[in-house]
Amino acid sequence: MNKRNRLKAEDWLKQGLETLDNEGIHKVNVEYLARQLGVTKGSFYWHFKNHETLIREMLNYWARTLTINVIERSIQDSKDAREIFFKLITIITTEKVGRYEVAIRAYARHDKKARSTIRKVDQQRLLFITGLFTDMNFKQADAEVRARLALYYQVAEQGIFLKESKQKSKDLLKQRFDLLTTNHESIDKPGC
Amino acid sequence: MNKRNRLKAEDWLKQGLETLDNEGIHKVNVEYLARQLGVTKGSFYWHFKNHETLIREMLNYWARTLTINVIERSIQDSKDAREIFFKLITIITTEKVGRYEVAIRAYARHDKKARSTIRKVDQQRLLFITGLFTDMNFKQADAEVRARLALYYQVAEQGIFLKESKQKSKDLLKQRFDLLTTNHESIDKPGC
DNA sequence: ACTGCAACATACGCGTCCGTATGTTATAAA
DNA sequence: TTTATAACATACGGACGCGTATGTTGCAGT
Repeated sequence: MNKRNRLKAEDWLKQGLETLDNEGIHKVNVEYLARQLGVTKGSFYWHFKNHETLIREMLNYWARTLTINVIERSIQDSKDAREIFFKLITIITTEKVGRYEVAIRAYARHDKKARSTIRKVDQQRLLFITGLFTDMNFKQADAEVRARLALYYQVAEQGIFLKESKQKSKDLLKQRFDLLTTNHESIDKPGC
Repeated sequence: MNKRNRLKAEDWLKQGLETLDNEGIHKVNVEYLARQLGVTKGSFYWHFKNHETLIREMLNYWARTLTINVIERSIQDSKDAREIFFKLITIITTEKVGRYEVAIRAYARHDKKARSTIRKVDQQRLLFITGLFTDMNFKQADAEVRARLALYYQVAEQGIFLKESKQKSKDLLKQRFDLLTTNHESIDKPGC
C-alpha cells in the first residue's frame, strides 16, 4: 500500500496474479479485483488504460520478478556455479515465487502474448542454467540437456505431483541436485 | 450428426470439449457453442438443463471415453500384460484421445467437480497399470512406482514438452517402454 | 485559507451471457 | 391427409462486465 492507504499499479498486478492463481482467469476482471481491493472501477481506470493492459502488465511483472529477480538472488553470496544452481532450485521449490507458474502456463494455452512471454522466460532460464553447467565443466550439449531436465522438472513439479512433506521435498531436491551435477563420464576436464 | 442434420446431446459434448481445448473455458458457453454448431440456444436447452449440467456431462463423457474405452481397446487382441501396456501408451501418445488431458487439468485447477473426476480417472488408470506390472511379475511396490512414472509421463508430455517429430516420438515411446518394463534386480520370479 | 491535482466514487450505455417462455417446422405415425 | 412431437428458433428479462464521463475528496504546496 501507498501513503493514505491508496493503491499503486503494482497492487493491482499482485492482486491480479493472486486471483489468477486462486480462482482462474475469468475472475481476473476489473470489478471483481476492485471489490477485493476495497475500491471501485474508477481506481482501476486511473492506473490502467483497460483490461487488456492489465493482463499484459501482469505478465511482464511476473516475467521480471521471476526470472531476473530470482537469478540475481541466486548469484548473490554464491562462490561458484554449483552453489548458484543449488540456491536457484531451492528458491523456486521452497518459496512462493513458483506459485504462479502453473496458472500462467494454463492461461497461455489460449493467449498468444502469454505464450510469447513464457517462451522468452524459458529461454532466459535455459541460457542461464546451461551456462551454470558449462561452468561446472560439462560439455555444451550435455549442459543443455541437464538444464532442460532441471527446468522441466521445476515446471512439472508444481503442476502434477502431489504435495510432499517439507522433509521429503528437501530430500528430493538434494537427490535431483546430485544427479544433475555429477556425471564423471561426460565431464570435460581440461587436464585430461 | 443425427438424421436430418439434427443434433444429439453428444454433439454438444464433443463441441464443448473441442472448444475447451482450442479456446479455453470462457468460450465454452451456450451461445458460442450454438453458433459453432449452426443452431440457437433453443437447441441447447432442449438437450441440457443448464450450463452447469453441460460441463458436468462433458467431464463424465471424457472420463468414460478416456479411461474405460482406451483400457478396453488396449486389452483387445493383446496376449499378455506387456503387450497391453505397449498398446496403451501407444494409443495415448499417438491418437487424439490424450488431447483434452491438459485442458481439463487446467480447468480442474479451479473446479471442484473436475478435480474429483480427475482423481477418479487417475486412480482407475493407476490401478489398471499397476496390475499390468504385477502381471509382469514386478513386486507390488515396484509395480506402483513404475505405473506412476508411466502415468505422470503421459500427462506431462502433453503439457510441457515441445512437439517432436513422429519418428522421435516413436523412439521415445520405445525407450520409455523398455526402461519401465525391464529391471531384473527387482523382478519377482516364482521360480527363484 | 486557497488552489490544484492525484486517486478515487458514481452513474450511465453498451454488449454478452444466462435461463425461460413461447412460437415454428419437419418428419414419423395414424 | 391429419396429428403429434422432437428439435429446434425467437423474443424477452435480468445479471454482469467493459469502458467512459463526470462528480467528489483529501492532502500538498503556496
